[in-house]
Amino acid sequence: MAEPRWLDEREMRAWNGFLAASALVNRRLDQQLKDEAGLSHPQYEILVRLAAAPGRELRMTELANGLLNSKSGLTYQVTQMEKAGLVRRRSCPSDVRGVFAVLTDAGSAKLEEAAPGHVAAVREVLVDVLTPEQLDALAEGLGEVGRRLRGQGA
Amino acid sequence: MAEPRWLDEREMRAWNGFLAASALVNRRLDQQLKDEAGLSHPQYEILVRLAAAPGRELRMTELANGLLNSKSGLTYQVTQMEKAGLVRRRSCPSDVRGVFAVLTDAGSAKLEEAAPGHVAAVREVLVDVLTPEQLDALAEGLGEVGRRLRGQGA
DNA sequence: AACCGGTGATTCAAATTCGAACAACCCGTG
DNA sequence: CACGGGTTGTTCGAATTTGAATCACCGGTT
Repeated sequence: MAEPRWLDEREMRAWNGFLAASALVNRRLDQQLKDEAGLSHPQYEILVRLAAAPGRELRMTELANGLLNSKSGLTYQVTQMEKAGLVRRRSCPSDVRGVFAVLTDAGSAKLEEAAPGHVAAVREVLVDVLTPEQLDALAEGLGEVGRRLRGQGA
Repeated sequence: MAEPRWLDEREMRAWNGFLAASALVNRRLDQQLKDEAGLSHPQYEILVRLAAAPGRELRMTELANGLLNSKSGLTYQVTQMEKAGLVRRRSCPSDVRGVFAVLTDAGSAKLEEAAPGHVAAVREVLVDVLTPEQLDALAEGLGEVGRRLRGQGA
């Protein structure tokens, strides 16, 4: 542990690039969503996941595990979105503790309104900047990174 | 704008992978740094940049532009780190408004203490997970992504 | 020398985040 | 049926982030 393997030139460039791109892309998309649709990036993610879920509803824990923040963070965001009418809470019949977050029609409409601009922004800042080979490398490499972190963390 | 080019399978995988990895890696490293060295990730970044700067000092604005948060966010972090003795403020002789953030000996020592564990974590979650080809693709692809966002944003 | 647009850093309030603590509840076991 | 460990979602307080507003100042112009 006293003398670790430092990062060589190539590794350093990859790491710095990842770090910078991560911060810049996230900030840019946050801003784009807020300007065009009045949504934060976390909120947009919630809408996407609910829209893709069967019955357009998910348990709070599933939603939080998907990819977000902590459970308490989700509680906060869902409360905000409920005030805005984008989602609704429904208690689970088979488990009194359980709560479903349900996508409302307004939430669905908001998503359809926001999606085109968001996709265009994703293309502009990331997807259309990369070559097909780089896209594959990202998908495979970072896919594996994500899988490991999910596995360990759980 | 009505019907944009949606993401195809490959693009979607790359995008989702990037998004997930970005969130998971950042969270993991934040935690690792906090546990092992009592530093937040932004604070660690500040130490690194100051250590690499000539004279171990940088103007606040340069530091903020480097890659971080907003200027006000930097003011906050530098204040915290100053309380902890890791950095010191020095006013610029040629411009009364200007402020240098200077790395102290304690800050330098803290960085040397934290770096090995941090590098090991970076290897574990990202660098050692990727093949050399994937590392190159990351460096080139995301490097370009970062360059464009910096250029536009400025 | 007074003026003026622009710059550097801080302050402020508001929003968001997290982790720990909490209360209520599920279920398999004795 | 009562018990105890593990789950579920929320609440709470503390830390952090952001953008707008602010204050003080630089430098070139008149």
